[in-house]
Amino acid sequence: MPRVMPDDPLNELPGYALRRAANAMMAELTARLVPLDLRISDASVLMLIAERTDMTSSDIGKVLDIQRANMVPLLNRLEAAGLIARKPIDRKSQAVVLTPEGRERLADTRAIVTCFEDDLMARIPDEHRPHFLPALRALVGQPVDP
Amino acid sequence: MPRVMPDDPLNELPGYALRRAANAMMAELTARLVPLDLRISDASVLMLIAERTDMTSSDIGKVLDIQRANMVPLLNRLEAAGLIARKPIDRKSQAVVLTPEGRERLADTRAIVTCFEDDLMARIPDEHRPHFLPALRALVGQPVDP
DNA sequence: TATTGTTATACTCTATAACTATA
DNA sequence: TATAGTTATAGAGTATAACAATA
Repeated sequence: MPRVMPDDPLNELPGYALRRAANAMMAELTARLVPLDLRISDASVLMLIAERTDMTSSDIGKVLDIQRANMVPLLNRLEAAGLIARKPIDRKSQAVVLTPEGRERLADTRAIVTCFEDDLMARIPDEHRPHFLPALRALVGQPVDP
Repeated sequence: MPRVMPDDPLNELPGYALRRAANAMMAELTARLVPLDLRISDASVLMLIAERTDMTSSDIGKVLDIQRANMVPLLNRLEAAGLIARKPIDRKSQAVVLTPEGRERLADTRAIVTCFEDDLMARIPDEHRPHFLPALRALVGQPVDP
């Protein structure tokens, strides 16, 4: 993680600054989640299934942009940790649900994430702050094609 | 029966939106650099050493936030591709310099990167655009500590 | 036919520890 | 002593192909 940033001529490039900012912030969040023994993707899944019921593994992957195949080890870890359970919807699909222990861990997760988000926004000067999320959402909204 | 796919409730979180935006944009840039047979890190190195003379491998790593150890295969690839050469500074350090072929590839790289950056900024609505780079730089400037 | 869950695999990026040769 | 370059390695994240069972 960058503690100091030497003067970098590439810093005028928004795309480069975007990458650096995201890397720095995600490293920071990753570190803050270590005490909960959760990765960022784990936390995302817990927070998502808490607000959307009857989400299957495929559903979660579509929303969070995680490949179906990569959901398997992720959910297996959360299940092994006792945080989620699989509840059959039909003979093909399973809903991913929080266990009581998962709900407790979610509360801690939310506290950490909220604090992280607040700290992140606090680092942005007042006049730029309200424009940050709208700008990011404009980027994710549609792909940039040549 | 198809279940409905709700919007992502995590999109209200700036940190999450930052991660999604960076992932999407970096995937886009990666794809655009494929014709040049360069990765984003490769392009960054070429652009950096073009503006800073006598950069050692360690210097480049410090500026671009790449571990010393990870610079080795990166520079080896660029050298094998004939784009850079190593020029001894003393018996311990080597400057990384562009070859003539490297300078040609750099020109193509700059064209692609400039187009990419323009397209990226164009996706952001006018009223938010001037705030984007300053916000990002505020995030990279100092670490967010609890 | 299309989708779900899964296995296997591979490639990239990143992080750390340790070694050597030299400053 | 500290730094430059390197080797080896391991952990993540990500991507694709393929398969069986079911919708």
